[in-house]
Amino acid sequence: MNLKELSNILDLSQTTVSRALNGYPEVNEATRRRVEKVARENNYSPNTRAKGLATGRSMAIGHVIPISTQHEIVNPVFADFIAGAGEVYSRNGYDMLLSVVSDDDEAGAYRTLAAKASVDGVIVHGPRPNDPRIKLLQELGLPFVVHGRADENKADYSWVDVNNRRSFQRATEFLLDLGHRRVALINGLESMDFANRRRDGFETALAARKIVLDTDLMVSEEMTEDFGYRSAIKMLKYDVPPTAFLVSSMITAIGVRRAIADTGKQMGRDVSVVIHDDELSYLRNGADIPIFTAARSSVRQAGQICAEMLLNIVGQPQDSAQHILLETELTVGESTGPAPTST
Amino acid sequence: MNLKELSNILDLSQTTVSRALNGYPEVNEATRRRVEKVARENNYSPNTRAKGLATGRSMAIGHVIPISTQHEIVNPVFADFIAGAGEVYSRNGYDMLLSVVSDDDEAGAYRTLAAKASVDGVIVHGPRPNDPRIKLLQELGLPFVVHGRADENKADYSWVDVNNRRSFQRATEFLLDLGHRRVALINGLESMDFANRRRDGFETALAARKIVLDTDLMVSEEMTEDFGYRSAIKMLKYDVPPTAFLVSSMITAIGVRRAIADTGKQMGRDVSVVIHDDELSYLRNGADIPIFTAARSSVRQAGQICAEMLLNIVGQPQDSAQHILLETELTVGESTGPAPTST
DNA sequence: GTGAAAGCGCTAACAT
DNA sequence: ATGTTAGCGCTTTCAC
Repeated sequence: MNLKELSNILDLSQTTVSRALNGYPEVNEATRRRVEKVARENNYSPNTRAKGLATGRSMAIGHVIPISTQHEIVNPVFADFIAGAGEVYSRNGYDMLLSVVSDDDEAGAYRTLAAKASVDGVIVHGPRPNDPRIKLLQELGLPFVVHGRADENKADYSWVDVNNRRSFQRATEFLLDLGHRRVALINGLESMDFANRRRDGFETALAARKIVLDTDLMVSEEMTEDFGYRSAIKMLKYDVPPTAFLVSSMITAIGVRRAIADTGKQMGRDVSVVIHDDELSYLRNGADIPIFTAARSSVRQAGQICAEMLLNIVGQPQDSAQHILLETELTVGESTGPAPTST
Repeated sequence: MNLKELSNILDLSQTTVSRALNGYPEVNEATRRRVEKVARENNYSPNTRAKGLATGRSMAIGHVIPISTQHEIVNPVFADFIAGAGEVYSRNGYDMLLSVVSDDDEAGAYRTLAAKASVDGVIVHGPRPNDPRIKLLQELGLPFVVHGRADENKADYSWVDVNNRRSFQRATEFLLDLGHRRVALINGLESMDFANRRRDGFETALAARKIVLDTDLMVSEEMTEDFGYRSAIKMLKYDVPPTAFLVSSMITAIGVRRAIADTGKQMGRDVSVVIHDDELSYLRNGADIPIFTAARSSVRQAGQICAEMLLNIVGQPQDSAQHILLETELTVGESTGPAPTST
């Protein structure tokens, strides 16, 4: 069913039908109701491409998903982020276009997206300082919102980020409050902005308690499960091993959990610290080794916020950039009681 | 840069330029080379929507991702599947359209996709017996490939599936070979086709060894982490607890691992049984409790195969359905040695 | 081998 | 309040 057929049935011009369906004020209310009714009965939806061609807008938002050329990893954070964003898109009649590309060709993907005019805007994930993608998108004139943050001081574009620094500071403080003195940080690649901020929060918390930083307890790499396993195994063999772990990703944390189990230690019940793009979940059991592990809950919210922001920009182009900093919630469950055995 | 501008630069008609770029045989080779060169220099890509409108094809494939209304779960399997499929799409110049909808409105999503003609085909995930979506898509005339299988005997459509039954049968045999006699099955919802097949394989393996089925060691629910945790905790408290777990999903397995750790048991090194849409990874340490846990590796391959199959169908509509059954690989790592303590 | 013109399904000026 | 017409950027007859 297309517009022509529909307007024939209705014995009206395509124009009137189109206007009625798109809520133009000049059409007679009775006519509009009649049009809407018949359209519904005939299950009419305007052809996306025709509409897009006529309006110059695609009603689609692009997400470029880089696949690491080195690991077989797809960041599972994407799944939840996309779920959140996707919800917002559908609600607003937008489509979501996913471009899966090898991570050495992200730029090409954006260029293509712009040249083929297949999307009205894009979301940029995991920005690095002076990220070339941002410059490229500005040149291409493709509207975008950044999920994460870099160059915040001079950012002439919109971003949404969580307060990573505060999150990790508070998580660390929480562990210190429980009596831990040797807390390990298993962090992401420090070329990523968020990993830097997290380390900063960690160090700040330790410094405030006058605890000397032990660099043997700090590692930073691409966040694979294996990385978590290797790092934790190594640290647990120290003469004075860590009594708690702060881990930057859920996947990596699984590795840490395995390491703890393998070395015959125990893990236990959960306590959560929710941050936007990870949920830290604190595991302890009796007096054994707790770890903060990243999970997948509130990423979704970040997806929603990014999407709303972008649709807003795409809808009525803004001249000023907006920045949203999501604060974290520290949700502490029941098993916060006893202090660790070792100190 | 659009066709008109490009053809002006070249001092050719739009027709010739279009033909040159689309590989029509009648254009002069010299002309073609010149056109291609200038097009490249000017970074020309045909406008997706205009091309689609003219050809009647959208060069896009849709994936409908249902978000559970009950749990906050996004099946992480999607992430990997989509990575695999996405790769194939890009390679063939197709876009991937994601529709995130609440799981009580999948039908609506397909209807809309068809009515708006926004995609050339779709992939259907997790079919149930007599799945209404399949009938709907056939009515709508929207080409599709099913990932998973139901109604296989009378399936007049194409599907790609793994041999779930065999996988679980072999995984069970593997555990039995190690000396286990009480193996627990933590399975997915049995309204899902694959969960049925998995249970079947499990039961077959036990029956072959004349081991009496203990229904207290078999549970089946939506595959959340919490479900794994609760089930395992409960079973580990039995007078004669299971000595091994066979778990149907990676997420659920995380819960099982936690439960094992919480009850003071040990887990250990990995051994893998690879099945297409999960990777079973067998954990054991010394003589302690092994679990088979689903991970995320070869789902990607399934995504690729589904995508290739669909593009094939979309490219030159077939009249006969194809069925692909992926066999599993049993990859057993190093720590297969000792038998368990308890029997 | 190349070009002119029609048309894909829709929206948006421009009438009336 | 409704209709006529042009045009979005491309492909595809049909002529030459």
